[in-house]
This record gives sequence, C-alpha cells and structure tokens, in this order.
Amino acid sequence: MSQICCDADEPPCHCLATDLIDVLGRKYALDLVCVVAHHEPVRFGLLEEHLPDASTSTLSTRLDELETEGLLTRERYDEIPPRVEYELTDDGRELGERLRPVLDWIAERESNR
Amino acid sequence: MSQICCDADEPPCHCLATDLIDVLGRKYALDLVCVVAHHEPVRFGLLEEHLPDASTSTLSTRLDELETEGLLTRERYDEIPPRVEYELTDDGRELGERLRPVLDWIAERESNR
DNA sequence: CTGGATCCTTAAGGATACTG
DNA sequence: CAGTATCCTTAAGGATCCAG
Repeated sequence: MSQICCDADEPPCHCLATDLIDVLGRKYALDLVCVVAHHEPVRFGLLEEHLPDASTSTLSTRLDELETEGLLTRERYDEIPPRVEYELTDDGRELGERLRPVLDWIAERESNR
Repeated sequence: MSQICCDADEPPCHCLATDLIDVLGRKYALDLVCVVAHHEPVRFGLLEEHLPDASTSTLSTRLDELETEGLLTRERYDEIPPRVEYELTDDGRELGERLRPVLDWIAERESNR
C-alpha cells in the first residue's frame, strides 16, 4: 500500500483525489471499459445492447469522459447511415488489465452467495 | 477479460451490476479501503483527518456500507470518551491487494502530467 | 470522541424528442 | 445510426446540531 497512502507518521495524503477515479466511479464507466475491451472495435448500438439499463445520454457522456481521460478513442466514419467505432487506447488496455483481477474477484465473490 | 464480459457471439452479459461495485463507486469508498488498509486499526477521527473533504455523515454512511459489504469491521470499546476502531476483513484485504496495481497505475499516470 | 438525525443543495442520471 | 438538447426526478452528499 506504500504508494497508495502515506506512512503512519506522515501527514495525511490525498493521493486518490484524481479526475480519473472520479470518472471511473460514475455509472457504467467500469462496464464500458470492460465491454469495449472485449468487443473492440465496437459501435455505439452494441454498447447500448450490452448496457440496456443505461440511457442513451448517460452512455454518451460517459464515453465522452472516458475519451477525455484518454482511455478510449472514437472513430467516426462518414457513411450513411453513420458509423462510429470505439476502441481502447494503450492506457485504456493497461487499465483494463489491471482492473481484471479486481473485477474477477468481485464476480467470483458474488457467485458464492 | 473472459470472466468479465460475454463472448462476441453471446447475448450481452451484465456481470458488473453488483452491490459491491455500486458501493465502491461512491465517494471516498476506495479511499477508505486504502486508508484503513494502511493504518488499521484506525479510529474514526484519523479517517477524518485523512479525508478532510468528506463530511462526517458521508464518512459514517460509507463505513456502514463497507461494513455491510463485509469489507471492514467496526470495533467499539466502551470507554469514555468512546473509542472505535476499524479494520479490514480478509475480504477487504484481498480487495485492497487487487486494487493496488490499479491505484498505483492511476497515481503514477497522474504524476506524469 | 463517535457518530445519528435533520434539512438542504446539487449534480448525476433517466425519458423523450429531434437531427445530421 | 449515433448521438445532442431539453427537461425532469432522484439520490448522493454537505452542513449543522445534538446525544451517548
């Protein structure tokens, strides 16, 4: 935990107050990282199918935020009808891999009930 | 990502919609897991010092939730003035360890700006 | 000291309609 | 198809005060 929090004799640190943590805490953010990781390149419509509880607008803003945070890219193809594809950036994949043990553990723990 | 999301040809999964993910997404939840992990057994007052932006009530409810989720324990000592100590459960420590690579990466990424 | 109770504010998210 | 714009609801969180 050394990098995560200060030592006992140090003044309190606030290392976790980052924009990224903030964004990842919002609804469907982790889900999006996960779904995109597994289906990239993935279109908006498929993301909606995977997250039917999320409203269009929420999904849209979350994707914006994740793009702003540099975790994924949005590629727009000028076709009719329009097509847009989302992919993870290298950072997004790195995060996804580090997230995996956490989410696996949570899923496994959930199934033991 | 196999455990986290369905295969491309399967119907969409919703494996991430768990109470735990929900709670961990709330404000200061990750911070608490981290601070408790590094300072346990830790008293309420010290948690407040570490998270000065969090209100007393938020901290309190978050601790309740984390206890309900089985991630930490609250030990009350009948003294005057009262003393309460928080510790992680085995599950809490397990989560903390799996969270570490994620948070380390975020912190490191943050510092490269 | 450790909160619980209360009240209040804000912002996150949902529903819907509309457009390039 | 892939959103954006708008409006609205709800719930999360903050501030404050009080109590064991």
